Amino acid sequence: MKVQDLRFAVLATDVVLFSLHDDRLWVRLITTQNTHFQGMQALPGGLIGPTETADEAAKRHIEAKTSIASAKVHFEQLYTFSTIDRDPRGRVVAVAYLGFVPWERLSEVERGSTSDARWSPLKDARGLAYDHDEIVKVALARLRSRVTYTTLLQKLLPKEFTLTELEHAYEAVLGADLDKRNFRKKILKLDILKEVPNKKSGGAFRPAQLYRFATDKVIEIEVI
Amino acid sequence: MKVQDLRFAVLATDVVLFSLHDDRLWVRLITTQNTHFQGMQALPGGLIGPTETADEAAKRHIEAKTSIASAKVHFEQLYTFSTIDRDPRGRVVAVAYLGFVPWERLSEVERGSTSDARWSPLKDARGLAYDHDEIVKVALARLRSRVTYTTLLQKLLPKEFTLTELEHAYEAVLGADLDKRNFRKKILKLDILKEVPNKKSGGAFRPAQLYRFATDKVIEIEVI
DNA sequence: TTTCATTAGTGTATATTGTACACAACATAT
DNA sequence: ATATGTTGTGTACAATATACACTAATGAAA
Repeated sequence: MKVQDLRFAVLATDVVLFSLHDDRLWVRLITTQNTHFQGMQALPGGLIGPTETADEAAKRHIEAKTSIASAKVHFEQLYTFSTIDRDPRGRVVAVAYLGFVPWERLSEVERGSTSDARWSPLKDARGLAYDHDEIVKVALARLRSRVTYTTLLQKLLPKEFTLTELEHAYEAVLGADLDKRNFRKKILKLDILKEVPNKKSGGAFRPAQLYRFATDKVIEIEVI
Repeated sequence: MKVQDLRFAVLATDVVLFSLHDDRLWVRLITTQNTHFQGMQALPGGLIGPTETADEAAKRHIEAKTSIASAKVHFEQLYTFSTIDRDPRGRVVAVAYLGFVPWERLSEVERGSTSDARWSPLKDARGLAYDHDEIVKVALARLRSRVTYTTLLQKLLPKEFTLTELEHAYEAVLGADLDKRNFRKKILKLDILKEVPNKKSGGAFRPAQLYRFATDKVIEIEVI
């Protein structure tokens, strides 16, 4: 299909799929087939079909392009990019999405690389095709902002986690160090976590109490 | 033009244009020409052309449909609505925008009504055509949220204003009463306002000091 | 079985910020 | 000069934020 043929814009979606692992943020990148950006890395995405919503298209393309089950991913609409010449093939307007998936929920295959798709540390995700550098920049800004006043971070963490893991997650996303004792006082006082009976023993040291979020819903609450 | 003819979606924009007046929020509404919603009220908007961005289309339609100079309006992208059957004429995806204009900047004509457009108190803006009730709902939620952690409210106020006017603006948007002395202490400590030399005398009582925002830019800062 | 290494878990003192609350100052109109 | 109505201000108390260091628990190794 040639996008120039269309009367108005072609609608597409691009997804900035985040995961958290090894105290760093990672993004899922693909190798673009577009001849204008031969072999370059890009965000997964594709056209929005005539009978699907933007959300549905985002989910569909994540499955098709990155081999990651969309049911494991939490999606949020990010921004719609409509610069005229953002795609050299013609007018393409992209409804960009944020996606969040806990590394622990990924299978071995989903964690790995194929010739087409791979996880990349966010810091190395530069020089992307199209305007995808810009989209990633907006995505990170949104993530950082939302993490401070919502419980969005739960979508990057496994069901059960220790307070140290939670603290490290905030530190990785915000790029800042937090005080251990003050962090614990604050996060526990918010009453958004529940202690679970289990403990996590990771080696030759005191095992840590496990917690989970009281609700699956991302709620608005001043966190950090 | 028949939108059904298009291969994929037709792209449109809808604008929730807010103003603040008489201690209430107002929205600019038009009378829709769509036969499916004969004579109903709707948000101003229209198609995004092949050679304009969504932002440009939003500005263009505000001028064309509501007779308000778009240069006076501060625009922010709100959300992209892509439900399949949101428009009975066919598949139309709408990039919705927030617009903010200070009532004081409006001319007599812009404040008034025509057969096609009018200002409506936000509370009365219900029963709109299409999914516009939903869009207005999302718009108000976004406005309320952003007002607490940004200086967005400056875009609904005249250049110079008294602290009482600023307080009333917050009260109108948030739908809550604020303590006069605590509000003043807090807002002045943020260092986002500048005293101007003038005072505003409104009658047989002590005139009020005028202030303006230190910068035109909307910045992120915990306000209320 | 003792010691070592490593992470988990906790408290307190001080500074800062939030909250509740009432009256004098100022300009104008009469 | 006095009545009117809005502006502008301070203080005491409560709550929250910040800075900071040691003990507890486990498993591994000696």
